[in-house]
Amino acid sequence: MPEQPARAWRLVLEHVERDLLDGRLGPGDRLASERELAADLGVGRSSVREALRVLEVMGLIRTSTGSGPQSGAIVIATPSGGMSTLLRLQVAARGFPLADVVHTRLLLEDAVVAALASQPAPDLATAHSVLDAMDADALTPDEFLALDAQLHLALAESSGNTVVAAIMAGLRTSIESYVQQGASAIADWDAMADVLRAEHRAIVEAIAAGDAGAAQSLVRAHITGYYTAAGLTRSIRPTD
Amino acid sequence: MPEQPARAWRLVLEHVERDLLDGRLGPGDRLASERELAADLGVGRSSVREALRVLEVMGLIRTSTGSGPQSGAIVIATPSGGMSTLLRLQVAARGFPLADVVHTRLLLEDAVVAALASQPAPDLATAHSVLDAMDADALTPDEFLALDAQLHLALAESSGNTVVAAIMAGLRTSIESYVQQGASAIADWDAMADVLRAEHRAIVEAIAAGDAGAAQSLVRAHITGYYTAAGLTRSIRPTD
DNA sequence: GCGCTACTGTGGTCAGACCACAGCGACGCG
DNA sequence: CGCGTCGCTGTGGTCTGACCACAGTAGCGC
Repeated sequence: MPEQPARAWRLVLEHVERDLLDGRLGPGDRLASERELAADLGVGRSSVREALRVLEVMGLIRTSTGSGPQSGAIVIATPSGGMSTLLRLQVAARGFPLADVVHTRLLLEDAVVAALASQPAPDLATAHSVLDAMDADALTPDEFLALDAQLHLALAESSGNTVVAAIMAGLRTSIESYVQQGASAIADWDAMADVLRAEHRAIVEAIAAGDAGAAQSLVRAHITGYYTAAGLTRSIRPTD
Repeated sequence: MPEQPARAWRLVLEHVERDLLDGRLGPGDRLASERELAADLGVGRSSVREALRVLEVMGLIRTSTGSGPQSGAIVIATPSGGMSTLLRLQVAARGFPLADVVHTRLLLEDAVVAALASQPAPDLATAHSVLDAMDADALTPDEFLALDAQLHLALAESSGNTVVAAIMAGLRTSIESYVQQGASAIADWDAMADVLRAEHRAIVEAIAAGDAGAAQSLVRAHITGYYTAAGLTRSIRPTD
């Protein structure tokens, strides 16, 4: 293995990762201070900061100023944040075609409802409360879409797979702007909202009834239907 | 918009992201130099570096020293790198339970072989070459597992979905050390390797034959079989 | 005993300096 | 005139030192 000349910030990253793997660090724990880490590892404070910045964006730590037990860098491990940033940036940089993102979302959504429908008593409480919130009349498209995202995310989380839930959240975020643009392209938004409401109810009912096949077809039609109506299936132009 | 006190590095990140979204930057393009970015945005160079570091780890840019057209920060958009780092760190920080990672991999692998089997003429060239490479006798477990990873990744890439391929690569990386540990727990490795070889061939043949159902059952059995033999299922919550 | 203040340590940022590196051009030699 | 070498320039990589805002805390004064 031809090893690179050991960039300083990577040293810090690996040090923290090893502490995590070996159990010396876990969620809720506090990292050593930047100055201390720098001294311990023999690198400059700026290098430590670069590593911590990466960890922060990846959703691994939270930093706060001041003193006391809640200050400094604390391990939090909130996966969805980092996943969202990563996917959003990759889509922006044309690393991920929009079509692949949509396709992957379809795939995961499919698996989520199937898994939920196979559970003896899936937890649909949050899903139902979001459904009710969506019945309000005065919702703007953006508000409605935010609730829509909440609903799909709630289902993913109920399925019990945190990885799938995080990826779903990330995928959703990465195409958020496109979805919102698509909403304004829909002529009769109120009618579309009603259709979406009905589809949501039908999906949740199919899950509750334990009918995985029906739930899958419904969710598939639901998503592809919206994308077609919003005209997203052909537009791959980021420049508008 | 309740805006936070505008952290400088985030300013840089958003600036680059906007350039990407608006098409002013694309794969192969060169970013402005760190000093120039700092001057343009009115921030310190260290803040610029923190933002660039994030972009680098996320797989969006590649930096090199020196001068000339190939120096500086260049947009590359290689998704798998960032995905691997993110997933590996999240697993290390207990943000992602191992069971969920394995379950998600099963899910995606399932979808990949199904998609491939449904294609009229799937591209299995790289898969076949990897299969042949795996027939060598003198392979250590680590070498064999590396080829195994290559094979599964090749299938994912052949399915045409870059997002799925990147996530698969990341999932694989994040559990790499556990898989290697498991290999040493297997008594008769040569026998296991032969079983894996046969299973791989069967999966690829099912794909070539267009039998999606068979390919799915085979790949499912293949993965769960290995994890069971490697004793990983004990530390993993039984999925489904 | 209570309240206020100053101190301490934290991350956040900036400025400046130096290094290694790679390209490119100008200079000098044959 | 041709060609090779040397130095200049601009790049990222790193370190140092210096401030700032902030939050908790200890100690001081009342």
